[in-house]
Amino acid sequence: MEKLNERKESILYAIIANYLETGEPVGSRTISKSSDLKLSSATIRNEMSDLEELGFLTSPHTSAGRIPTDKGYRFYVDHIISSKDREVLEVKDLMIAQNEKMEKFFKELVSYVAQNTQLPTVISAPSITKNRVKFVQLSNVDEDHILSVVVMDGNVVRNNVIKVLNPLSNDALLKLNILINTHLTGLTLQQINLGTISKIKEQAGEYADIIESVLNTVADTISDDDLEIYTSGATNIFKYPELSDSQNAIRFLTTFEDKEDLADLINDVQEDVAKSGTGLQVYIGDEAPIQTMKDCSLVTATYDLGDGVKGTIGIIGPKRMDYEKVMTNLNSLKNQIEKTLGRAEETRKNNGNAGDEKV
Amino acid sequence: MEKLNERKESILYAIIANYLETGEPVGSRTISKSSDLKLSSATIRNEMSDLEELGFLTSPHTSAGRIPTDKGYRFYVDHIISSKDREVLEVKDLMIAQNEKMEKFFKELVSYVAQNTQLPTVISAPSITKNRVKFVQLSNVDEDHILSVVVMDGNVVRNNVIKVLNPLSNDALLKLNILINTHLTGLTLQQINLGTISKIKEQAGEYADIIESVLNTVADTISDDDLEIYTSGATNIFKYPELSDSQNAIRFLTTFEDKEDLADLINDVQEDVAKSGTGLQVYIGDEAPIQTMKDCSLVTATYDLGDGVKGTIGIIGPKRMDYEKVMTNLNSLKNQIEKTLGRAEETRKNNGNAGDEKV
DNA sequence: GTTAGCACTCCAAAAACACGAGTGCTAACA
DNA sequence: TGTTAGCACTCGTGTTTTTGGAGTGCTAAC
Repeated sequence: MEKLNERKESILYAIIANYLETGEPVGSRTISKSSDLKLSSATIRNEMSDLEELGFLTSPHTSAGRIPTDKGYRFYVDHIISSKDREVLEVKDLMIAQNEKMEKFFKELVSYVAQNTQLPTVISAPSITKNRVKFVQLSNVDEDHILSVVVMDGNVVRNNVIKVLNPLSNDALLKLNILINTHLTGLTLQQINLGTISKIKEQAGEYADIIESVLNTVADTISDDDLEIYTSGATNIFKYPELSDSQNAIRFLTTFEDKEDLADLINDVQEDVAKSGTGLQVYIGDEAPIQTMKDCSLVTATYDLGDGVKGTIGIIGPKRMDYEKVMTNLNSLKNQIEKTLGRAEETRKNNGNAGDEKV
Repeated sequence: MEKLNERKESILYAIIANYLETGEPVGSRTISKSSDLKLSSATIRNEMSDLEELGFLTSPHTSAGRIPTDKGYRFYVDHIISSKDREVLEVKDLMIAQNEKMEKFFKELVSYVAQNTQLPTVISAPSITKNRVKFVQLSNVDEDHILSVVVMDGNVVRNNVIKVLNPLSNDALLKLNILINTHLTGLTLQQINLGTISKIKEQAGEYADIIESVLNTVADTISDDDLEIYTSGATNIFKYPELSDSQNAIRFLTTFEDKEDLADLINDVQEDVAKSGTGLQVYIGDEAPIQTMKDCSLVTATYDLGDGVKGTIGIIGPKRMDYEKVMTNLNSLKNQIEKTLGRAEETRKNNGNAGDEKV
């Protein structure tokens, strides 16, 4: 990145800061008066002209002030001093609800964050793909249905009703239960491969086909790995005129309504996180891995509970959002979640009180 | 309601039909030319004047055409001849997925309907409050957690992890299982009253407290009776300029995002259905039991699978929506759902293949 | 009872206008 | 050489004016 002398930096900073507040193109005179550098508007004008040439600023039309380009925003974001004494969201009230359902927790969390930031917010619940099977339980529902309940590490529970052609005796069921548990317990989803499966089937003898469908269902049920997506505050975009024209609003809201698109987005983000190693990501305009958001910025925090169990909180807003506030808050949430849920992870095997989960 | 002579009816009908199509105030000349009654614009004007006096029409301003009042719409809706040979939505493709999860089914259904009607759509999954308990299964997760799985009629499954203070022996667990099942099987939620509970607790002896928490959790889990709400197509309101001004759009979208509001709405609708006895309801403007929709109409179909298991499909649109199409389609969907899911209900005990459910 | 004709109303879109914020440039100044 | 004052010019915004047309209500004739 180009080097800017100190004065240019200050001016650029001042311009962007002002623009973030007002959303209006900012003129030389404003900066001359507001900033603490004692410079006339003419001087500022010259510098602005330079900054425009360098690609940090642009003007919507000849006789308007300047607004930041994406490059300008990037400069700004990269220079944010990480959270001094900004007030920070506290989720401890929410965390009390920890032994309630995850689902409920995330619903509350997402609306809490959206409420506080006044921005559209999306959260993905921790994905469990690398989680281990704790135990599987099959039971008879009626003569042609059996119920399979799979409990994963973290007490995530999934269940499914399977149709069978012939009734199973309780005895047979017991045997199948033992068989399945012997082989699956402690394995992650990835580790349950064809080898394992055929071994189990072999030992199941006449019940091989049942095993087959049980295992399929188990895999199906668990690896139903569209991320669980929670959203809130979509309509907050209307607070920003620059995103409110109906064209934009429709595109945005449509994307926000489509959980699959969002899941893709989160997946992409999580890949980036894996590469970059930092949990906090800022995407400005085109940087975001989704076209419909080229006029927005996306700030994400990916929390990691270990064992590949992770989720992401994302906040979407106009490019001129209050990055500092959003970033510090997301960072704090990330830490809090990691601490609280993570601790639960740690202690679960001893005295844990981890929540329950939806199927 | 006032009697209108035949000519007035035809004219009113023609005016409304035209307005539904165009969304523009309709003038006397248009009707004079388009309708098959051979009348001059002057005559039509006189009749229109009468209709305005009678409260069926109104004009936005002196020199504009006429638009229907709510009373006009009501006249129109009440006179719709029920579905001649309109094409009708077929959900059979969707129904194939019947052995998949309900949740998935409704997600697909709601987006399918929204897609086809190009209108915001809301669906409530069948509520299960009057459903019977089929069986309950407790199992040990680890030394201080037990898992309770409750299967309801219709193979609706709910599960929850309960924390216990002292580990339970498998033996004790078995006894509890038998005890609970003996007393609860076949009961609806309403039937599980204090009497039943204290009887069970008495018999549970030293495990009374566990029973207590199990029962609580069971009740909690099941009667978590915020209706399950699915929505889709919210952004379709932007297709109608009269609803697209940002004021309106924000209010509407906010309501549509808030599942609780929608649940209330559906509850109100279901009460109306109970009173009126008909599954199909049309609310025009203020008639809808929700303020934020006073500029919209709401068409609902409530399907009833018997035993108090019912759900509602609702479509929200501008007052000038294509009522005929929407009503016939909703009616058809209602019938299809009742037939398919209802049949499953019937036959479940024999050869059913009903789906599974989320917690 | 129906229709042709006409004057009148009123909105919507287009055109005309004024305003002002902001720029770039030049020339003077330290 | 860097800074500043001054000025002409640009261009978007908001306001007012103008115009056109669609539609009505009324009257008078059929």
